[in-house]
Amino acid sequence: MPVKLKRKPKGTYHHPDLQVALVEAALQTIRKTGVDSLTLRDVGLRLGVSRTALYRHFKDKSALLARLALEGFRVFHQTLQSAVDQAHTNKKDPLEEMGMAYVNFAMANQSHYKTMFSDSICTWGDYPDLAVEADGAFAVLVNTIAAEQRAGRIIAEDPARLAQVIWAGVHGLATLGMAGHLGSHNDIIHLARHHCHTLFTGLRPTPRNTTRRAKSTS
Amino acid sequence: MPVKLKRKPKGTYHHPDLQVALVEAALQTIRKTGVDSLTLRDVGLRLGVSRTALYRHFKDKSALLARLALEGFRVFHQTLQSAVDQAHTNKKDPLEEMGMAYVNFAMANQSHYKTMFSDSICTWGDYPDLAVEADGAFAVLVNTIAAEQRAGRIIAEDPARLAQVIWAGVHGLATLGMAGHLGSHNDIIHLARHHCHTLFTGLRPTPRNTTRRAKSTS
DNA sequence: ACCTGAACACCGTTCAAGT
DNA sequence: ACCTGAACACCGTTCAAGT
Repeated sequence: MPVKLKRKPKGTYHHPDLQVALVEAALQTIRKTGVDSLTLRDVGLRLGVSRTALYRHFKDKSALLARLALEGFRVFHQTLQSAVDQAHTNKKDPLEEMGMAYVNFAMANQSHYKTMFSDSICTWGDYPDLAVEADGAFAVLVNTIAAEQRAGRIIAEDPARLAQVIWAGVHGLATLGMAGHLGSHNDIIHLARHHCHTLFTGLRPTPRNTTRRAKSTS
Repeated sequence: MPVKLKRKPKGTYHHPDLQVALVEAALQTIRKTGVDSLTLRDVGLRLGVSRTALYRHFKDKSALLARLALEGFRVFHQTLQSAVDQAHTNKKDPLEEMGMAYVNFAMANQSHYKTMFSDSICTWGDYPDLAVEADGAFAVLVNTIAAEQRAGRIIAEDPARLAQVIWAGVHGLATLGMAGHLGSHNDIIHLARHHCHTLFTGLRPTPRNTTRRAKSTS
């Protein structure tokens, strides 16, 4: 008389590919209850599998989180690129559209975005493919800046450096917005537009930009 | 009238003022090993006190963290204000100096800054005095913006809104910098200067700024 | 009123053992 | 090769009991 088993068809593995199933289950969990409440026991239970089965596919919990982050950067990459493309066909400012896409992605995928920048995996050096994927997303920003420079719409400085300047802005909007410090979702959207607009105004090539120093004039 | 209050036999297991001692010990711990590794057992052990003694003075661990955050906002407030004051006496741009002070504070007190914006206490509404203290620090930025507007050096828009725009930038620089994504400490400083400079250039009143406005909120 | 120590319900991780 | 179940060393928190 066997006790009632959960789900174990054919006496074989519950999932053909447990690795991707674990990632899928973890994604659902963090989307529903947040990253901080993600437990290995929970993802195991959700798949009808032991809570230690995960260790056959991932070194530890951090490795699982790094994998989630990697997947996040992949779709993030796509999202940013398609925003640039659409801006091009719609005759809109590519950088501004990308900035808005950035903030919108973070707000729509808060747990995933937090995972991508989580402290527990922030040393991207420990996860080489994660670093590669993150660099790929960052490259969209750098390339767009370079293109805008060629078109003469952005001041000619190191594109990677300008990319970091812009990145800081949208990342700040995203994190403060997620923390609820910038008001409603609608407030955040308008604020992001405002921030991007201000930043890109300051980056437009004009003699005044190059003459101004730290101390104020007038 | 010397000495008041004498109700505890000195030299026993009773601590003179355990409440502040707990805060002090917790601060040392997070500064040394980071917020995530802060355990109530550890702070108790450090004071030679039971690990549950804390519950006589704080509702739970979140309340302790909120208290740490509150203290953080207090000195943060002071830091920002004195940066503005020094800029005034030294004829420098107050907003830019404040922005630099912001990023420098975060980099020099990483664990404390992270605690101040920790997800576990991000709903400042649960801790009213924390919200008050945070608003106090934010007010320094708003007031400085208003002063700059009166001097005609900043575009005339809602100061609170402009403050959020600037806040997002420096917060993004701080968090990305702490995560190690912006290079060395020196790189971050220069990047922050760059970001602030760009932002404030975009905020200077000039007809050009109004030609490309984002749709206004109403 | 303040603090303790045991107890409880969690957690990530390891490991010998099963299939 | 893949997975299990017990075990281990941690957590935060509660509670009856001590002073």
